[in-house]
Amino acid sequence: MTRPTDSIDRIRSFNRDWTARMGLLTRSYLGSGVSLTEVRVLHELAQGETGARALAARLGLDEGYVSRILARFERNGWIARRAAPFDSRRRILKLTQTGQAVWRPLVEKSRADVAARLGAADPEPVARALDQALAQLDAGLLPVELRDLAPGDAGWLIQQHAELYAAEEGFDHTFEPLVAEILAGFIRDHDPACERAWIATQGAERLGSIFCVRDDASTAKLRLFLLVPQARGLGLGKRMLGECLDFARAAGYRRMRLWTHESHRAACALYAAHGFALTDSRAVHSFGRDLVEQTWERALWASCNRAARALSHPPVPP
Amino acid sequence: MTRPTDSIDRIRSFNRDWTARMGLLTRSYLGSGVSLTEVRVLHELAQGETGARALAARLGLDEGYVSRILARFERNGWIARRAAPFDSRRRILKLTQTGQAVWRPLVEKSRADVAARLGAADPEPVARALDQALAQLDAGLLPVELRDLAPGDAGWLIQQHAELYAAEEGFDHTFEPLVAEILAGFIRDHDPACERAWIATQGAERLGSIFCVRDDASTAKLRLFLLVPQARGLGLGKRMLGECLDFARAAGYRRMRLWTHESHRAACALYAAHGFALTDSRAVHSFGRDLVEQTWERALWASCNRAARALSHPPVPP
DNA sequence: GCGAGATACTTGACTTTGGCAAGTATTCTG
DNA sequence: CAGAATACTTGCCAAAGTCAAGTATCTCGC
Repeated sequence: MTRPTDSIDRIRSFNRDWTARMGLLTRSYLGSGVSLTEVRVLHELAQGETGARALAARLGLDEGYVSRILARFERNGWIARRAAPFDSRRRILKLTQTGQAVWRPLVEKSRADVAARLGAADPEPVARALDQALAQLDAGLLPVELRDLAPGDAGWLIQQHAELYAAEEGFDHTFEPLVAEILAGFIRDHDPACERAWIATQGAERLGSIFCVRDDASTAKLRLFLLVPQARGLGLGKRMLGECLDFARAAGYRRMRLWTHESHRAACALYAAHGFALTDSRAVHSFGRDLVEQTWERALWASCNRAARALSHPPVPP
Repeated sequence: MTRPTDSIDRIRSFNRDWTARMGLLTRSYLGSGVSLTEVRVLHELAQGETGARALAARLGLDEGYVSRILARFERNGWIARRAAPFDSRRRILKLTQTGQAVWRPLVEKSRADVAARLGAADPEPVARALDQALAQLDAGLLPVELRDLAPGDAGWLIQQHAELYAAEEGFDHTFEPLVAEILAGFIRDHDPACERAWIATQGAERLGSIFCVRDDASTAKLRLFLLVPQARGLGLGKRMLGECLDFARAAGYRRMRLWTHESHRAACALYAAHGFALTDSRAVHSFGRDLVEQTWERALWASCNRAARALSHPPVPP
């Protein structure tokens, strides 16, 4: 079966596929006489003491149904119910020794079942991918942060540049070593007083990068400005560029320069919106492609901060 | 809730969490009067024509139950059943126009529901992580391959070296640029006749690397030998080392040399098992750590291939 | 070419699951 | 302190699902 391309459909497809493979929709749980719902209730009980209402709400079950399940559990001696001292409507639920003795082998059975269903697959990468999925689910909530370079960032950046430019622009294998050397040189020799790199992250995920390096005493150079495709169009590029400009101003540069290629329409638009102007343009043959290399520049006088900000939305584009 | 560390437990935890978040355990599907099971049956029917038995088997449902569901669907005019021409026990099931008209809005409803449950999260990275999980589930079946360097490999390798050595050996930030320059130099200047690199892959996943480069006319040097932690202990290192030795022999080298650190116990054992002998050892301070750097060497005479192979399991370790 | 067994599906009888609504006892709130 | 809200229980019921036995057909070995 071919997998759909739309991400929502891929998630729906995953839901069908995964539940089937993991046997998540079977009624009787592992043939142990305990139903899936009862197992879920037991799991909640094993997490610690609760009330029936909270338990039902957490599992999305009917309170009446839960009440009956709990009555049965109590008859079996699996749980003890005692009135809450502070509120005698509530009854605090707790797994008894017997209950735990029922629960533990179920956990083991479940573990064995999952392991069996994984078959020959290594559980660790599967677990990592699933963790990643859950993390991504919450990632919308996580803040996007700009941080300094850490070990692994340079390698990630080199890989991203190589893969993105190969896919989007058809660059050949000569591009990757160039990026590698730029980064090696930066890490080894950069002057923290006037040169800096930022990695944009959301949780553990890296979203992009921007570098500010010294071109000459009064000129900063913007380099290695990259956003992964899924992080584009969210205003992150603007934020990174702003950060970089602020740093350059604070470091005492009088202007900022950057090189790019004509084909980077979105980036060029962003540069223009931030007050950069095209100062040079020449056709070259690099990385196995015919390209139009561009130089952009803008002034950085600290006193003009406000004016520069106003330029963010230039009234009349040239 | 803290997530467990064991990978099987993380998968079990994911199953609980995901089914709850996606509402996969609710009985009535999206409040549409169609049960989850009926939706699953409809999905199977929408995939194309089948028989009742195959359908029940695929969904893990009781045949009697499916029979009744299908009878109901036929009463509703959602499906048509006709006898199979080649086997009149079987009845071929097919969604009618009416059935499709029922199915399509359900798909839309499901898509909207999934989108709603994702909330603020970007569906694409979630979908990618889930795809990855399914791929990993089948990855055990995929062969491990050794291939030449491709764009992105160098960056990946630099990142892996930086992160692994930072985590396992406490190397500082000076290590990454060194690896980056080695790789940049290799890609730019290597002589394919006597130098080569391999990346071990399983599907789209990269598992490790090994490089054979020229030290002098008669000496090959082994470099950048790396296996990601989850690919260790599977005999892959041995296979890569064998490939590298074969290449070095074919390229006409008379001996192979390598540098490593004393702390790499597993790698050193592998080298010893492949006929390498320690020829030099000296204490150094590199990458922010006190290390014992080692040089290992072995002969490569082509005529001794067999003898060398026999050495793979040396009878008397020194 | 025929009978034993397998296959594809159906039917009857049943249990389990779980939702709804009305109940009781208690606590909170104005 | 009355009325609303909360925590839980109970009665009633329908839907969901299981099990076993049934019918019609096919397959395979002799």
